Amino acid sequence: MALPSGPVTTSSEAEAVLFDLVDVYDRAYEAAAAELSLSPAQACVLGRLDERRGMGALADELGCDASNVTQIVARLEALGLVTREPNPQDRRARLVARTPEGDEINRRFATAFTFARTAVGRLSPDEQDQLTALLRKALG
Amino acid sequence: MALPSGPVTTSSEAEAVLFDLVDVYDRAYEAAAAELSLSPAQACVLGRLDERRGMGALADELGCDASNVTQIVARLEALGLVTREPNPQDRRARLVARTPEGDEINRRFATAFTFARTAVGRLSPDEQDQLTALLRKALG
DNA sequence: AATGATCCTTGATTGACTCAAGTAAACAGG
DNA sequence: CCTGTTTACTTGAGTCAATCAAGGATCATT
Repeated sequence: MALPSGPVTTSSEAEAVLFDLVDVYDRAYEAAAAELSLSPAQACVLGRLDERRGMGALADELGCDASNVTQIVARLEALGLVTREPNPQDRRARLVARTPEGDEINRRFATAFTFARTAVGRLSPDEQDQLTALLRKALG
Repeated sequence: MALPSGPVTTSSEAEAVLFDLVDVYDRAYEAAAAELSLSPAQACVLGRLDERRGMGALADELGCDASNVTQIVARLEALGLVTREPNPQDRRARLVARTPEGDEINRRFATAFTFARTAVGRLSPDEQDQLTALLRKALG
């Protein structure tokens, strides 16, 4: 998403700040991906391949259609960032894994996406704990 | 974006909760839009038309290309949710405004998008202030 | 008037996303 | 074993968001 999620008129300040946070986070994520010529979706999938896994597992985790994953992985494969190996245990299934190039790009993405790190870093350890607790509570 | 923004391996718990928040927020926004058969982008634009404004102003605010706004507004217009009136002061420009139907849909969207409201509502007023202060500090 | 900037649209392209179908292999039950 | 069903994934068609390049119209300046 490039366009921001909100605001419908926010009633409280906390809501407004929440919206700001989401907006800035999303934009930073997108920008970091763009630095590596990846789409956000590609960066997302690449980041979830610390261990090799099947297409279905990815789709479940991402909460999207399997055919969507097929496409994104196909593009990552074309870029040489992942491989789709046959699964010896189940010949219907494919195991997706990052290539060394994929590892490198993923590492660089993690470096480029500084937003969360920076934001949290502006807080003292105590404040970080408070924030964690508050957000956990807010998330229900 | 339907796919989540993250996680690249999060180093701190605060970062992980931040990611969760963004993910849940984005999904809730998308779901609320979907309830009204709107795309997130359409809901976003509709929500920013409390006052009529020009296409360029929208594009600036949304941080995207003017031609992107043209498309989204065209679809909203086709749905009867906005109008594109000529600007009497400047005949190059168009003034986009919500129709009464647009107002109604926007109101319903605001009702359907409960996430931020609910999340903040789980906190006491004091906690809401703390959260606001912490997020402001984290945003820098 | 002529020039140049501004506002917006059009057209072309890419990618994400979804749904409906389809293939192939695993996995029953008889 | 077959046979029918489920599972894992791919393909194809279609929509929408997004960006870029190019163009038309209007404004603004000189």
